[in-house]
Order: sequence, then structure tokens, then C-alpha cells
Amino acid sequence: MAQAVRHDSMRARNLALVLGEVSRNGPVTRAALAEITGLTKTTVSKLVGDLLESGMVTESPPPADADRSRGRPGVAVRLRGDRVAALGLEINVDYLSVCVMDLTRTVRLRRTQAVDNRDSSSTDVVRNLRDLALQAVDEAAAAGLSVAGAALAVPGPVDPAQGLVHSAPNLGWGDVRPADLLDLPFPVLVDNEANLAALGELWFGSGMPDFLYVSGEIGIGAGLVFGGALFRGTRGFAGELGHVVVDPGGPDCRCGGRGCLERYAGQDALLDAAPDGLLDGLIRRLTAGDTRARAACEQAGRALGTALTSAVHLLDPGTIILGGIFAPLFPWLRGPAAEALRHIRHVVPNFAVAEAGPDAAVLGGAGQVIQQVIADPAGHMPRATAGLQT
Amino acid sequence: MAQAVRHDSMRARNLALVLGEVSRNGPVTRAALAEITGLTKTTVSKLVGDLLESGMVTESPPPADADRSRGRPGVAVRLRGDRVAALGLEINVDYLSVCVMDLTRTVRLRRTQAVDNRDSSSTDVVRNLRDLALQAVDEAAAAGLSVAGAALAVPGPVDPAQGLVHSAPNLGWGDVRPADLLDLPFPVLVDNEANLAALGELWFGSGMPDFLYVSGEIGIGAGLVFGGALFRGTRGFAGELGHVVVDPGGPDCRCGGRGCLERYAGQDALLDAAPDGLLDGLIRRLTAGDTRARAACEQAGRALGTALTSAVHLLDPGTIILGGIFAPLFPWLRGPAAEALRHIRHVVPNFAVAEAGPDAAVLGGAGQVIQQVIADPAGHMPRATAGLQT
DNA sequence: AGTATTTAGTCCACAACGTAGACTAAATCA
DNA sequence: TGATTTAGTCTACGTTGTGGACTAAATACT
Repeated sequence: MAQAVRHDSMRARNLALVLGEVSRNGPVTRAALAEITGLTKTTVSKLVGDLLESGMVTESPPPADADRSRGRPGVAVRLRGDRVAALGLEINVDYLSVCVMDLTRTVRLRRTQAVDNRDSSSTDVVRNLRDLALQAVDEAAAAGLSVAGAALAVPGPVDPAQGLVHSAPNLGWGDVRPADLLDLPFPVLVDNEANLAALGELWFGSGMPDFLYVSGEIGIGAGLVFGGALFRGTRGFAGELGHVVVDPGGPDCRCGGRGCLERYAGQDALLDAAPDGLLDGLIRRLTAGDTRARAACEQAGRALGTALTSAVHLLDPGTIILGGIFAPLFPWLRGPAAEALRHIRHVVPNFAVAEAGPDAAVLGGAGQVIQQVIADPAGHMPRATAGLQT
Repeated sequence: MAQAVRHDSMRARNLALVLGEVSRNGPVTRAALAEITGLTKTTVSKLVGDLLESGMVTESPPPADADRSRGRPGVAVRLRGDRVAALGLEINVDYLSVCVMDLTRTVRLRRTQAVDNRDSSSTDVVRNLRDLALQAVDEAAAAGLSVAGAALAVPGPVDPAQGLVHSAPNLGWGDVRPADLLDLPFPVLVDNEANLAALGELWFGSGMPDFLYVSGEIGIGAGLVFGGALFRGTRGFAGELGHVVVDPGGPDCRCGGRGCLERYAGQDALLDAAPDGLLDGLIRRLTAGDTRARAACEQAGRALGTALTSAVHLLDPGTIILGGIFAPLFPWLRGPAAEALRHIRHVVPNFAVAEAGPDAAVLGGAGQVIQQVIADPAGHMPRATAGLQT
């Protein structure tokens, strides 16, 4: 339940409110902020003063735009990108990935290391990632950036509250707590790859506030973004679209069920129709009009449409966004999938390709940490509650 | 986004915090409230004073329990049930229903009128309900209760933000705004029957904070309660379990899709196996061991299990609670449904019967209004912001 | 140019609210 | 009866936001 409101939390909330508006509206004058937030000019001035001092924002001497002409021009306040940063991390089947992102959500550093993680122990994999991460932190520090936190994307169901990876079958992991193994000098949030990719799509893609992001990797996951925030379910396992039942009489799935979507539209099922088992080969065949490839896509599209029909009825997402391997295959999947979705009684949700690209998960993770900083600047300010008390 | 925090909203929040704890913990002393909320005794005293004055709480001269012996005994503060009330309303295919509930969530009045609403226009149906409602308000007023608001349950998808019933096929309704037609002197919240029944189960049933309530009526709906609140989806249409695809090659559904759960486990499908098309007859046959009846239940149970498998993967509910027609049929449905759910990889959710009974929706609706009053006492206080200002 | 007007931002006295600790009240224990 | 313990109130005070006066810096009008 909600906590008691004291004067300091009142301050913290208003600080977050102001910083949030600065983040949303780009450079804004104090006067505009007062108007938007409903606070008085005085209060906004004081709050902005604190934010300036903490290095979260700067003033832009030129007032940026000049759409109103009369009166004293205001000084614009905008996010300051050269102090606070966040780390995005990703462990996937065949690569490790890091990025450093500043407060303005600009990527400052981006590094991917191709490794086959299937045959390594979780400890080894995480150790590798740790090296990458520490190197990134050093380089960020050299640029004056201090890292406030990190987010790690993992392919498989995660309980983000406890940071527990329940099982990442494609990595051969059982219950693992990667944050403990990483042992970094700042908090590390662990979440499912599809969830963080969905957030990536939120901030670096189309930018709509409500959608279901479908992540076609080796497994099929989905992240439901709802009012700009993730819906995670009771234990954090929501969005396992890959195991929605498409046909109860269908083939067995490694999850123990039968006829799961993954068996029809997972990477393995799709790339079966590729000459070399690679995506590029499949796309070549599709463009060449290969019958078998087209049939595989049509089957996958139909299955996807069926599963999404169930998902739409249960979750009521605003839009469906296809990401991962589904993005390049969109031209061939769209038709059959849309055909199945066409029958929904109420408003049929839009259907779109992801725009954030393959980096979505790392970017989304780092973006989530930035989001947390912006949502609670008081908790991340240099000497917020510092002081010598009894 | 969050609103600015001023002194008065700080007060409002702390008032809500105190009242919420009084509601959760029953009679509590001010000292205990101070401990629970983290506010000082002084502040709690002042807040309780306001709540006393507004008629939301009373003092219980006897301190109720006596588990600690030393020291001055405190005066317990508890919700006051004889001032503020809420109205629960329901329109269903063959009845109208009203209840008056006080702040302590005690039902003060309960009235159901059997009418076949299938052949009446929405205007007529709502006019009937209005009469019932006004009568209930009068009787409540006679008992000293003033109605703070109402909630109306309707069978079909509703956009609660706009109060718009999108289509209630079983009533023959198109887009209707019942709150406008009701024209009552307090706000009326309109929501889907399954959603409000889920809330009914939350407050008058098992009392767990996270579950998926499955409402088996003519249609099959579901309400997802998550941390004590409803998940509604982008437009409020989430939880349409009845149209989750059980078999893409199955029979056509009136929703335009194929093989929806409703075709296998809806009331029509189940009561087909009853001699007179009534539930009691079906149950008699089932207890008698009738083969056809048992087969119908087994098919329905299997289909329910399949649909719930998809729902569990997408929504990750804590528990599944079967309500409506499914509650009495639970003994025969449980086996086949659980069999399908058994295969889920992660934690299999519990499976239980609803305890709130057939009144769940009206009770849940009224309870929701009470919830709103408790969550914002300042907004419902007699002369909260009254005063003569410029 | 010079003055009026407009808008931005700051200053200051004040009000609202919660806090800390002294103080009073009412019970039990010795 | 008096010490102890716990509940609740009272008072001086600190923090935070407010409202309006005031200063600053631009354009518009004459």
C-alpha cells in the first residue's frame, strides 16, 4: 500500500514531476514548466535549481524556438547528457551485448561480442559479461559519466522482483541469479528479453504508449506495454506467447504442452524451410517465390494469427508490433496472420513491424534504468540525504 | 502522468492512508495507526479527527481486544457504517439487481427483479433499473445513509473510462451509455459483469489478491485481479476468455471467429445435455451418472483447460477461480481442465471455486465504489473544499 | 530614441502540513 | 499509594508550496 507523504517525499515527487516533463517535452522554460505542472513559478524555480545543482539538467542560453515574440525570453532547461548514465546488458544464445546510455537516452557506447553461450556454464557466461560491463563503465567514467544502474536482458522467464532467472532453456540455465554473479557496484535489474525489447520499441521505435511487442527469437515471447509501462503478471511470467495453444491436437512442445505457437512459428520451424538454416537464406527463397518457404511462412503466419487472436481477447493491446525474426519476415507473415485476426468482434488492433531493430532489448534495458532515474531524481542525486546526523 | 503534490493533496493522501488501514485492520487505536503508517501520533490524531467529523469512522469506547495489559488503553477507531453507502447495480439477461452497501462493506439492502430483458429496448431496461435504484436510494436515506456513487454491471465488453457498453449481444444492445440514461444524482461507474464479479470475489470470496476469475454465464468472461486491482487492457476489453481459440478448425462462433471456448463450454453448449435446458437438470443427470451429460462436461472441461493454458501463459495469474455456472459444475470440470493445465512449465496456478456466489457482480460493483471512497476520503467528505472564495 | 507592454524569473511574507518532544490521562504493577 | 507504562494532546518548529510584489529583458508603439 501507498506510503505516508511527508514533506521530503512531496519534494521528491515534484522533483520527479518537473524532471519528467523536461524529459518529455525537450527544452522547456521554467514558465512553461509551471504551466504544465500546475506548480507556481517560484516552486518550479526552486526545483529546477536543485536539478541544475545535481547535474541532471542544464540551461540552454538560446531559448531554442522563437514562436512567441513579445516579452523577456526564457532560458530553456533540458536534460544534461554528460553526467548520469545507465548500462544495458544482454545475454543471448550466440552473443553478449552492452550499451551505455545517457540521461537523454542517447547511446554513448555500444558493443556486442559473438560467443556461443549454449555450451558454457552460466557462471562463465556471466563472467564474460562482467568483463564487458566493467570495461564499458570505465570508458563511460573516462567521458565523465557515472553509471546509476544496469538492466540485463535474458531469454527466458524471469522474476524481476527477485532477479531470478527461472529457466532459460535455450541457454541451458536452471534457476540463476545473474545480478549476484555480476557483482557490479550499482543495482542490476534482470528481466526477460521480450519485456525489455518491448520497452526498447517504446522509446526507440514507433513510440506508441500501448502495444503488444512480439519477439520472434529462438523462442517466442511478448511484452505488453500498457500506458508506457510493462504488464508483468503475478510472478513476472506474463507474455509467454510462444506457449499459447494454437491446436490442442498439435505436436508436442518442449514445454510439456501440445500445439504451442512456438512449434509453428518459432525460429526452428521457420528456418527449417531455409537451405542453410539461416534467416538470409529463407528470405532469398521467399523473394524467389520458393513454394516450400512460402508455405512455411503461411503456416507460421496463420498460427501467429490464431495465437494473437487469443492474446487480443485476453490482453486487449492497442497495437501488435512484430519484432525479432518476424520483422524481416513481416511481408510474408502479415497476410495470413491478419486474416485470422480479422474476425475479432471489437476494434481490431493495428499490426506493425518493430522499428527498434535487433538492439531493442539492450536499449530497452538501459532506457528502463534511465526511466527509473527520471522517475526518482531525489534518490539518485549526489548528496540527496547525505549529512552527518546522529 | 502524476499530478503535482501540494499541501492539500498531501493531506488527502495521508487521510486515505489512515482510512485504508482502518479498513484493512478493523478497529485500531491511533497509536497503532501511527506505528503502521509511519506518521507521528500527532498527525494521526489530527487526521482521525477529520475522519470522525466527516462521519467516515467512529470510536469504539471499548478497546475491543486486550492482548496487552499495561498502560492506558487506547480508543479504537473503526469504519462507521451508518452514513456513507454505495449502490451496486446489475443488468443481466433475465434479471435486474440492486444492492446498497455501507462503508464497512455490509449489505444493507438487496433486491432482484426477474424480467426477461432480451425483448426490451435498452431504454426500457434502464428505466426499470432506474426505478429500482431510486427506491433503494430512498430506503437508504430513510436509514440515514447517503449514497456516494454506484457501479453497474453489464454482460458484455464495456469501456469503463467512457461508460460505453460496446455491445451486449445477449441483451441485443449496440453502443449504449447506460449511465446517461440512468441519470442518477451521483457518479455511476459502468463495467463488465465478469470484471465486477471478480472484484466481488476479491472482497466477498476467498480474499486472495491475485487471481483470474472466470465467469461462466451465457457468455464466458474473465476478470483479472492483480494486486487487488483489475487489469482492464487498453480499451477495457481485456479478459474475453470466451473467445480464446481452442481449436482453429472448430465450429464458427457468433464473434466471427472459429473454435472459441464459448462454443465448447458456454452455457448453451453445456445445457444442451440437460433434459430441460436448465442447470439443475444437468446436475441431476451428472450425479446420476448420465453418459451424455458427463461427456459434455468433459469436453467443456478440456476446452476450458486449453483456453486457460493460453491465459496462464499470457496473463500469469496467481490463481484461477471458477464462478457463475462453472461453480456448481466444478466437480465435473476440474479433472479434465486440470489435466490440460498440468503441462505448464512454470508454477501451475491453483484452481478453485468461487465463493462469492451469484451476487458477485452487484456486490463487487458496490464494493468498488466503497473502495473508491476509502481511497479518496477527502473527495467524498461533506465540506471538504467548501468555502467561499473569490 | 524613448516609453509602454509583455513575459521570465526571483524575492519575501505567509499558510499548510507534518514533526519532535513535553505534557496530561488512564490503566497495571508493586 | 506511588512507580511504570502506554495513549493521546498540545506547542514550538521545520519544510515545502503559494501569491503577489518586484526586477529583468525582450518587443511594440509613438
